[in-house]
Amino acid sequence: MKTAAELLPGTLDLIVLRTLVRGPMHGYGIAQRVKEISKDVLHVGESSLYPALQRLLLDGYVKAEWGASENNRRARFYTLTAAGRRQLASEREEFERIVGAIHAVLRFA
Amino acid sequence: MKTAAELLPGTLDLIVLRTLVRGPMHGYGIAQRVKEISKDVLHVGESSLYPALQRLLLDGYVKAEWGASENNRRARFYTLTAAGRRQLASEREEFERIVGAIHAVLRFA
DNA sequence: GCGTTCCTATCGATAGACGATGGGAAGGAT
DNA sequence: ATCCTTCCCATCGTCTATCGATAGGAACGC
Repeated sequence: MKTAAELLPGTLDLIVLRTLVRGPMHGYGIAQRVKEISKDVLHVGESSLYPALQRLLLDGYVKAEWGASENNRRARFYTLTAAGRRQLASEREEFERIVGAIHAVLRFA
Repeated sequence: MKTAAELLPGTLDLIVLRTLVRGPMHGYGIAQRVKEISKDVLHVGESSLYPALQRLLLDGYVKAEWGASENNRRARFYTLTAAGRRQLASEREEFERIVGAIHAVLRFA
């Protein structure tokens, strides 16, 4: 089973960013949600996710604060920043551009 | 400018395989063709392409033989094998599966 | 002869994802 | 009380693939 970004690295940030549009979430929740929405096709492993979140923090695309989860566990909630939204739009566009180009090749090459 | 597989590694083999469906081509030609068909969005660098071709050779997905190019240069022509066609079908399917899942996330997440 | 296009190929550095691993707290079951 | 499962965070080392730089040679037009 290919895990999400094993086939398409570089899309992890995009996916994480997009997932946060609905509101703040903790890492574990992000992983669950992606798995659910993609109907088990995309698996965001924790060892891929946390480094990605660190990256996004460093780049200022998300901010984080500690709190309590729905299940009353200690959890770190990540929130999209304004810069994060811009980055999301940009990455999304780029993604479609590339995928479109690949589809063109798959059709006509 | 993001180059093709810089955003989407793992797709290089797929692209190369697909390009060879039309018939045998040499490496340089493959690079040109992809660039052309993708309207300059996908750049298959030579330092990415030749290793990829070596991989495909080793895996038996293509075979190669030396010959003369259209311009009368010494060139190595790569041809898709039966296994290569199967691999292409498989990779294509997988690609669509993943892209579909990502699109689902981009819509609903 | 000289530059340009064509064509092949390798090397070292880099980046990103993954599996394995470790830890800890909450809550229910026995 | 203790155990087990689920939840939640995080890092480390490995691995794989791409990339930029680099190298070289043959054909052709000028």
